[in-house]
Amino acid sequence: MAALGVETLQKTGMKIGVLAGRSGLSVKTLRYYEDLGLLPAIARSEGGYRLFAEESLRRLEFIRRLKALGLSLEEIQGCLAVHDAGDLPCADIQIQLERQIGRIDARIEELGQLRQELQGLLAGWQSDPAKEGDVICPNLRV
Amino acid sequence: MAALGVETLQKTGMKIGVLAGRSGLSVKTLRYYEDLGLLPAIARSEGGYRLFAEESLRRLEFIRRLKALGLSLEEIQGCLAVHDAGDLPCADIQIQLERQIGRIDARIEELGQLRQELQGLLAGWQSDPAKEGDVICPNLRV
DNA sequence: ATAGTGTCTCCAGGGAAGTGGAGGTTCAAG
DNA sequence: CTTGAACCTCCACTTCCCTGGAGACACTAT
Repeated sequence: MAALGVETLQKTGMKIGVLAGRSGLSVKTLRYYEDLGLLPAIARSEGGYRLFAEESLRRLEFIRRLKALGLSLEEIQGCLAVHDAGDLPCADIQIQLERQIGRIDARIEELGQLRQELQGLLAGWQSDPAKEGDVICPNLRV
Repeated sequence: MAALGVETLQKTGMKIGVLAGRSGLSVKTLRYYEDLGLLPAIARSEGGYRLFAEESLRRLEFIRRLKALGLSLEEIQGCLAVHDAGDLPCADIQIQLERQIGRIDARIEELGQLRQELQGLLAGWQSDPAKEGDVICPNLRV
């Protein structure tokens, strides 16, 4: 029974607007992240307001970082789940980042080929050729 | 009055299912294209069925080609509008394709930088480091 | 006449990551 | 006590290119 007072003592928390201000994200986005389970609110106030822990800022920074590296919110959530289970998510993050490099490589490859095709087409382009039969664009022969 | 018979003679046209079969696109897609104004139906039958001209196949091939080059349906529509106005759309297509190369270059550049950052991060990655304070992932220092 | 297919219109959803607004509380200051 | 700001929920909308389904006609073959 002696510990009761201690609990209530630290149970304040940021309201969503404060967290928005400090994190640079919009209130809407924070609610959205909470809905997705990315950013659990520590509690609700009597009036129903979300209360967030200080730790939320670190969490949002983590999310921001991984998002900037091209991970989806779903992938980030997977990493956070590992963290929340008490483990270090480093191994999982590594896997995601490697996967991301793979996707990037594939995409760059695709874009490179497309670029080449476009270049080839434009190389011999005539912007005002003679009309030929039923073709829509003689340059494309289509 | 002498010309009446001639008109009805050639006024048949493909029904949408035939065009779908010959073009390889779905009926749904063709209706969608028609809604967008990309693919005008030549007429409607008595029962209200869309009737398409032979020319539609060339048009769809044109669309397919430009789509494969990365243009949006809206951009393609712009080119088709020029064609439909009686002009050759080559000059407009050229502009779109050049724009598209620009977009691709920008994208490749972005992806390359991202890739480099990811590589750098993973270069010194430790998949199972010691836990440090409140940090979520020591490798990211976040 | 009837079954089966093709077609019609209109409405909804999906994927990604939010944004915008309406309508209704709760809170802090004056 | 009364503003006004902040907060709540719920819904719709954004972009792009379709895809799926329901319910109702139209046509074809038997």
